[in-house]
Amino acid sequence: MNNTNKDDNLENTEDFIREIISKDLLEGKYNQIITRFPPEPNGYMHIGHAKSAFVNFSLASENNGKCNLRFDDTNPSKEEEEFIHAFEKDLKWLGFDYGHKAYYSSDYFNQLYSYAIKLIKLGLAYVCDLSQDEIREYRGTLTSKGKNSPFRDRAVEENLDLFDQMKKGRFENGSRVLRAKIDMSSGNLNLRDPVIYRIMKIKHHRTDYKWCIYPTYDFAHGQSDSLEKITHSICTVEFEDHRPLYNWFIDKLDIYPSKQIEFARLNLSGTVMSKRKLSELVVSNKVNGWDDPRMPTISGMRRRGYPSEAILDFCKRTSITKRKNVVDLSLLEHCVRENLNKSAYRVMAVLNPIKVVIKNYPDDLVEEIDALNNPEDLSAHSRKVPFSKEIYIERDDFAEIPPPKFYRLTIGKEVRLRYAYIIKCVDVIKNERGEVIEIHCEYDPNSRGGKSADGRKVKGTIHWVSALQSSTAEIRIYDKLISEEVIDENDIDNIQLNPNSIKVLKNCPIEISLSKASEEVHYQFERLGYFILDSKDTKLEHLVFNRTVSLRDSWNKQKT
RNA sequence: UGGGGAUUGGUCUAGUGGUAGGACAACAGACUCUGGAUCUGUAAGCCGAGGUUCGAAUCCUCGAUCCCCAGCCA
Repeated sequence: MNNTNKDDNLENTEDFIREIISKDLLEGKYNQIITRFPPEPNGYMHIGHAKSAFVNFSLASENNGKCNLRFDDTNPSKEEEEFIHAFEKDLKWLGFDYGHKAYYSSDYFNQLYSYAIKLIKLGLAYVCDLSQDEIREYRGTLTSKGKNSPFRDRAVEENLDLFDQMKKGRFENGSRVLRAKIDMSSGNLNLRDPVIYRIMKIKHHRTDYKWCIYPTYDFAHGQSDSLEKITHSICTVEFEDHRPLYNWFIDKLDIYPSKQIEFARLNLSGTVMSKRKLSELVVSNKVNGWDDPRMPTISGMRRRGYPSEAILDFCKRTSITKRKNVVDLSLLEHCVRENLNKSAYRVMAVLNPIKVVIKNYPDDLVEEIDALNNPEDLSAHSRKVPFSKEIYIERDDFAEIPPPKFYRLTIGKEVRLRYAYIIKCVDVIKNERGEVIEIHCEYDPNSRGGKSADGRKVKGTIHWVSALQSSTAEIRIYDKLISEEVIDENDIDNIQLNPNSIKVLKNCPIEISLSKASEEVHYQFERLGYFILDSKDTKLEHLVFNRTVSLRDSWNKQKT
């Protein structure tokens, strides 16, 4: 294959799951494939879910199949409606079409119950009176076999009666369970008579108080797939050794055989993907809610300013394999920058201002300077930016003693004010501590628009905001949430948060046009990065911008 | 002598017996009214040891390392 297009590699290779599906389709095993995206509604959707959703929805759409959204709500003690709505909102925002309705495992509680009865009648399930601790002891360990429960050989009639009483709420929580009768000596712990129903007398968000018993995930998931005629059930590798159990249920119950295929979950550097940890961050107020812009949640990323197309692009680029992986955050940021570079409106704002006075500029003159809204997209036209005698520039853009290769403002040297004039620094004012507090310059009146009349080259161009004809905003700068390079998710309690994950800058000068900024629009603050209005904390009189991602900065790198 | 999975540059990934390729990151340069974008180039890899073969990342054998499983979580 001649690689003329650099993306050929991405477009033309089939991952192992697509290979399996292509083969199945070729052999005529299915008329149509059906996949499913099965989140548990016990937290907000994060980028790992997005990857999984992307895999399932694109597998379906590529093959003219369909993909069901199904909430795995078999444990009412952990699940909430708030999370369901959040998932639906995020899914829609990402552009995944799950049809007009969502499915729920709880819709199958009746069916699941009759499956349990069927197993009991087949002599393949029994009510066990062992305590939780005893069940654990009887189960054995990773290296030693388990032993049979003393209740394993109860008569079918007795099991039926006991299970019925469990259902009717005659027993206390945890006093009895229903177990599948498989093999206590199996090397696979999932096959050592797994619990399939437990007593839980609590309210379920959809079935209310109807049930006193709830199926375990293992007894619900595979059968739910089967009931929906899911052809390919894609899940993560930690469920690999549950597959024999699901296949046992399919076999004994004689139901539709969905095929489970496992792939490795996505991990991202600089953050955690564990639902437990994310939830802990929220509950302990270490972050400001699930949609905190530092969170790897979809709502957090949306608020941070990550476009949905960039997130989808990222999901596509990370591909599907079974290897353990930690994808570098820089890949996600690359996708975000690539997308925003084409679409973001350019404006000027100053994060750390220092005043510049242009001595030879008329005192009361205010000129309207033409500035391009997007050099990458000329159809975005241009706007007027007011220019006057006093302006703010970035403190970093001036140096009294310039380091080597410093293209910016320094005493006696020229620099260009973007779209405006060429200025030369003639003097500085210092405070009593010797710090520069004001810069005095002269401008070249013949350089309006930024071009010198005599053709002399000016290497540096810096951004600026007119001191009076401007507005201010609070600007929030984010960094990775987790500072440790090596994250041991098992040692979840010792993960260190990055103390600099958020930095708040107040009263930043912003160009006047931004006082009418829209929440829908992505902006590039020239030379600084991409920003978006914070959707929660912005008030009419108090604008708050989130930095989505910085621009690549080869100067900053050079210095450090 | 528990079971299951995995191992290709720093990171992610392609490869299916015939020149190890791509992306991100890094580095160097060109260009530039954003030290942005764009373009060009550089460095960097098959877990190890044997074997089969004209030829092995790929097949075989043995070994190493890492991950998952002992919830009435999912």
